[in-house]
Amino acid sequence: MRQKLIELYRRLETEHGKQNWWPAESPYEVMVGAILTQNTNWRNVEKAIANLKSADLLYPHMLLETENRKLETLIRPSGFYRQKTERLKLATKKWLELAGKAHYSRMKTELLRKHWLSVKGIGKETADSILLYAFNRPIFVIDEYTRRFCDYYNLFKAKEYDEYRIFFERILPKRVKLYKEYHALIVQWGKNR
DNA sequence: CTCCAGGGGGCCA
DNA sequence: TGGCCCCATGGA
Repeated sequence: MRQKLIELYRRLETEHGKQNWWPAESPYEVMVGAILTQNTNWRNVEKAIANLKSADLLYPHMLLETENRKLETLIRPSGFYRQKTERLKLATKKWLELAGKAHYSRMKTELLRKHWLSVKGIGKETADSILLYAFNRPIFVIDEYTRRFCDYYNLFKAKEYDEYRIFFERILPKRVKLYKEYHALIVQWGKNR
């Protein structure tokens, strides 16, 4: 199975090339993007992020000090703008809480994951995206494309999110760059199908 | 016009 | 747990 997964990876890489996810200038921008992209086309997220950058608000403290109505206007293109304004602020508070902890960068990945999952508005997929792409933790991100991918190539069948995640993490070498590219390639595969 | 995108929470049986 | 609804914009 390991060879099969690696073979599929190489095939996707040959077909689609390097994806270089996540397109962001900072880890915090990754976190913001992870929330804004919930059930939303990435093109719309880019518009929202560009608006936040233009307003010089893509920093934890700056964002927290901004009125909700102003944030809502800026992120409007990404949809669900009222919910997402609330979620951005809650996630940013968690961001600062973690940053304030001594040696938080050495915190075990499972503990870090629990921290993010405790934030209202952050589910498993969003938490794992943040862990992998902002914190560089070896967590394999699962989404609907990944489930279809597993089904299409008869790799694995399950119901729970974590069953899929653990399937990939147990079989693939624990390499962050591999996890990042593989997830991005699966998404690309899903879009082009 | 309909459908869906790099989801998640709340409610109800 | 499983199903359904809501959130909202913009592109195809």
